[in-house]
Amino acid sequence: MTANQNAEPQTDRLEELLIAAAQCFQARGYAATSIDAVARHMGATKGRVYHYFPSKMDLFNAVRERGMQIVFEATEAGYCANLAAADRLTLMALGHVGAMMRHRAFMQVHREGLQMHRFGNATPEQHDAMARHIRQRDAYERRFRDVVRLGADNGVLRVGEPFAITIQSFMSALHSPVTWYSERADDTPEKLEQLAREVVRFAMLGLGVDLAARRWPEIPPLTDALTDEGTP
Amino acid sequence: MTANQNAEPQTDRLEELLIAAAQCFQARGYAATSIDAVARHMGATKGRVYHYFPSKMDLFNAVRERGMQIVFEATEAGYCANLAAADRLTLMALGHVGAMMRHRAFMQVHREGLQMHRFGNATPEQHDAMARHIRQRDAYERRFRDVVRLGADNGVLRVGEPFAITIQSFMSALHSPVTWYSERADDTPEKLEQLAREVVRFAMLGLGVDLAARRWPEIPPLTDALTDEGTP
DNA sequence: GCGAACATACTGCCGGGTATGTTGTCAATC
DNA sequence: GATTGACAACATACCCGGCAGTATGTTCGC
Repeated sequence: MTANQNAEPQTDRLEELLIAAAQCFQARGYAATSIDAVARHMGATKGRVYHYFPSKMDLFNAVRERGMQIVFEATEAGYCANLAAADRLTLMALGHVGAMMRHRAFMQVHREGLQMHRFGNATPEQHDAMARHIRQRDAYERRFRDVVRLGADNGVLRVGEPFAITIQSFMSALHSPVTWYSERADDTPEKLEQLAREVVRFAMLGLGVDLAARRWPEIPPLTDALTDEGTP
Repeated sequence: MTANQNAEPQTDRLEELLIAAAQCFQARGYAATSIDAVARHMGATKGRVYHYFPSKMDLFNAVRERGMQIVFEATEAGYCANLAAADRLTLMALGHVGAMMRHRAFMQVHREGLQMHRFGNATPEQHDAMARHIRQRDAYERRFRDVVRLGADNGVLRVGEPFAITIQSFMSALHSPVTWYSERADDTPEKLEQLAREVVRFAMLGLGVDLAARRWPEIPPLTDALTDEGTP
């Protein structure tokens, strides 16, 4: 009966596992989530989880990495757009906030993962998995940082004295949906977009850009030249 | 030897316990923190912890409640100040951010506590301890909400369409120091104040108030009348 | 000599990890 | 085209360490 549930490519099982893990980790946090709980959430047992991942931490890292991938992809178009700095930043922010709302489980895990490097990570392999992740996070934030810096140099964006603090505050505002957003039955795509726009409006106004009195940018069609230049 | 370490009022032992617990909970999170770890952090053993608190959750709740108390006190002066809405809000924000930086351990625990009501809290007593805490959190945010609303009605503050989202974004920006701030050896009170001011400047600008082009408010001396009116 | 303020010793369970069984599938061989 | 065996994709059973909670000392001050 369970056999030959055909038309399920093998990658989907791993995907299903990642989603289940993300939801469990999000609901209770890493430490409080048992492997059995993740398995039960899929209607399976431990065996299935340990068939794909050698340890709980590896599973967590996979979820975390997926989260990183999601935000990178969500902001890629804005970052690479051939527009003014403020418009690029707006598009990046919209992409980021959209990802926070659409992939909330992954995003919350992603966030917990970053907070996790407090005290000693035992094995060296886990330690440099963490280090790799930190570097990716830095690279991600640097994208925002660079665009903001560009806009500030052009006099379009206003930043404060410890520049890093301005960025942190900005990013924190963009992260906020992971805290309060929860999908309801009545959320249409339009409603969801309105929420995202309000978050972005606030954050951009914090940088001195008044989107209410300005046309919201749209993602320009990418030329072939831009398509090939991703992140090499 | 350990006996008669005189001049230690008994309340200080509990205080010391709360601080140790806050630091441990902050470093590893609730689930990953063992009672033994908290005790070791004080150079004591489990017996001492369980002498003051019947369970781990009760200890956590005490830390959480203390965190709530801290933010309430930190924003009290601004909230009760006899000033315009924008100035009151600025003072509240400064107080809030200051608390985030000076009592980071308590604040992070406080935040984890709020996120914790995801799935079932077993005992009914714990459930309504949680409910009480949620109500306090709501009361706290309502203070900000009310002042922002007041300023918006006066046309001094600018808010967006789902008003709740504007508030959430604003609060999220004010919370951000718990993520990035960590006390260094070289942080003078002045430097710390500069950081706080930058966070508040960004957040207030998000509400349309340009503090760079405006005099920062100062806490007016409280009259006797105001002193008595706290939160009855 | 009684109780507060702890420390020490012990129990029971939960959960990460492992070792081993079971089932379906596919490929090669006859 | 039936047989076999090898392997993927799990499930089951078990082991054991860590930790919440408890029960029982121990010491000091009054």
